[in-house]
Amino acid sequence: MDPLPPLNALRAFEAAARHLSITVAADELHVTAGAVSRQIRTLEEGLGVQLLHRGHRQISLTRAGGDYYRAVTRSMDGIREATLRLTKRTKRTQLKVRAYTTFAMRWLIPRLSSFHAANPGIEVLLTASLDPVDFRKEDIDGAIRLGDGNWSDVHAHRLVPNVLVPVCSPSLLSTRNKVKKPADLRHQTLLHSIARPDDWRYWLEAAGVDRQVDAHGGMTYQSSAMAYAAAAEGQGFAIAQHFLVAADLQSGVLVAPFRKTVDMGDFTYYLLTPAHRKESASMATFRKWMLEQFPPLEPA
DNA sequence: AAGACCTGTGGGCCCCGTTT
DNA sequence: AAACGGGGCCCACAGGTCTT
Repeated sequence: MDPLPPLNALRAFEAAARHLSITVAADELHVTAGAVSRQIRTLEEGLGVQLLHRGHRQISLTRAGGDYYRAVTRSMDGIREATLRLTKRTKRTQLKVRAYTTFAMRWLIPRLSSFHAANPGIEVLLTASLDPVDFRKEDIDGAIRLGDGNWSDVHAHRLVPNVLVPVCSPSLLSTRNKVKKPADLRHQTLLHSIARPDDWRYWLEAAGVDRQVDAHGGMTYQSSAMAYAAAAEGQGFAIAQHFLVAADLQSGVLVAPFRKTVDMGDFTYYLLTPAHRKESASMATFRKWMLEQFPPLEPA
């Protein structure tokens, strides 16, 4: 059988060639840059062929290195696929995540397919509940919770700005139903969620009409998702979190009749993970994916 | 322009598994 | 048990790039 080169060195070369960086490759492989550099040098000496041009602060592939890289990549992809097929059958890891019904329905579930496609070895078991999470007593790996960021015994990763905006069906803004300014809401039905009983009050105060409009009148639903659905049906005005209705605003199912919004600042959604136990690799993957979905806002 | 920073290299050393 | 060798880390260094 033909000789195989040292596979660790091959792995180092493949990563370095893919990133065109020794440092990034070393980071990916969890070794130092010196180790990667040395492995590639060893590989080159073994093969008797120069694979990389070493420039300052950068590397590039030689012609032979490029050819070798393409061939090696094909083989490594084959190994990756075979490994994935094997681990999918025998070693799927399960991640238990708790979220709120509305967050799950309107944001997480539509995006989970992209997570599963990228991470077929990780199965997300999603539950919805309003209850606070106790990682010491419950078998839960992560939870999406509302709060001000100050929890004890957990790592809290801030996810998204919590911006309140009133929404309704476009049909409610017909000419006979004169709703032009926030004070006009006093003649309208406000839709509430049990989970977020004060959102209307926050917004009405910010709009300066909390004396004219009863912040607690109207109809109450068990979840915000139900209130949004009722709003889409033309039953009244719901107070929404902007990122949860962005798609409906885009498609025109819902409209935002007023320009006034309220940013709740630190009181927003966080991904909580237990601080008392080491984070699993699958949870780290899920956490990174979640945070990637909410890129930090550009400074204004 | 100067200093800070970044990135790659290579020597010295250590750890650990294998061989003698 | 000692010698050997592979692999990795630490550290100093070189030199280009970025920032002030």
